[in-house]
Amino acid sequence: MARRQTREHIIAEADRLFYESGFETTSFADIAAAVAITRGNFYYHFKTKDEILSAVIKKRMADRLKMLEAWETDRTPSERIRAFIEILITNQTKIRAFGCPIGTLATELKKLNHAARGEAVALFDVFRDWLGRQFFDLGFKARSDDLAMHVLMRSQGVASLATAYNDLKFIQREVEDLCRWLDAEVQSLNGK
Amino acid sequence: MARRQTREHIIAEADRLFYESGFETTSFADIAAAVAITRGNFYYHFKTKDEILSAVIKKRMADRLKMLEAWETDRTPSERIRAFIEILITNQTKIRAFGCPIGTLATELKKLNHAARGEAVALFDVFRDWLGRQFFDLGFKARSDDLAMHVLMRSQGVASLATAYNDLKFIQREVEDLCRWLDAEVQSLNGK
DNA sequence: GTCTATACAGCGATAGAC
DNA sequence: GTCTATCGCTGTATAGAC
Repeated sequence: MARRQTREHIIAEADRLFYESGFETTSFADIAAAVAITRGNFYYHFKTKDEILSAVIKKRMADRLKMLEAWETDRTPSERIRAFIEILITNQTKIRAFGCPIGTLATELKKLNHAARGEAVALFDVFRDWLGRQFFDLGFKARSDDLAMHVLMRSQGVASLATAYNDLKFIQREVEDLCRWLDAEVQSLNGK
Repeated sequence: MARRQTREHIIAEADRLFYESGFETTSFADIAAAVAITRGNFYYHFKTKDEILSAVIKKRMADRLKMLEAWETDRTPSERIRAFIEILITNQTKIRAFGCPIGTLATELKKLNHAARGEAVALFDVFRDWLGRQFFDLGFKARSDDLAMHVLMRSQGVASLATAYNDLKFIQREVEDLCRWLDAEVQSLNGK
């Protein structure tokens, strides 16, 4: 297989395994088995485990930016925020099983005191900045970052409890509640 | 040292290390070093790592129940809920460094597919049931569990982002917002 | 670019002396 | 009740054949 393909295959499987089992738990052998190559070959592509981690974080960042970019056309800012909230529904099966890929990684790296913990937070920033821009465009000039953090906070909270209780109805209820909150905020802004 | 004392010392140090570094990362050697005993002696008290985990979860459960019981005297239900919300302020230093002890453990055990993952969720149930009882006593008969889950969800979300961003102002802002939400809910109930 | 072989540290766990 | 010694396994990582 070509160098590029094998490398991307490794990153994709590592991404999945880090999400489903955690970064520390996942061994080189696990990833090599998933890619169906030997451990020896593995080291041709990545010298250390931290190198794979960095590559996985970079891939996650690129994936999210691509998703957000796809929402830029034919959508109003509040429709975009709603699309973000509804990720909780779209990805509910995986979230109930493994939580939020970004939140759980950031927490794990923080506890490990891992050098890449800052890169994991940069993943949060992708959504924080994007959400902040949507709120800004809606007219919440001064409060745009606070509101972005609030939406991010609630999606993290829903993911956390959805994982613990594996409860779809809970997710649906909280998504509806968050959308109602959004409508009320927008209305109270325009009512002024 | 007496058997009982050493055992409780081990549980206390394991509790701290599991919280600060995670369950999997913490080795027998780490705990033994913290307690200042040898690994060999360690096994006199606990035969397997899962035994320590169970003991730690039991201790956490007892600690939380004791805290909630102390709030039972001289407090109205809404004052009790407020006391729960303000844990985020009281424990802000540790939460910013390591997240919520219950949420992060539940998430980790779920990813490890660990046999004790259900016991970790039982820790959530302590707060869920207790919050539900407070809301029920306030008069939210049918919605009491939903509201308990909502408060739990938001405290999880705040803890998650507070850990990522190490941001005290964010915690204070969201605690105030959650208290305002509580007041509004109580008022709209009594207004009916 | 992929493989085998191997080094070495640390893990959970056990046996037995004191 | 605490210790030393040791086992078997798995982890990351390296060297070198093909």
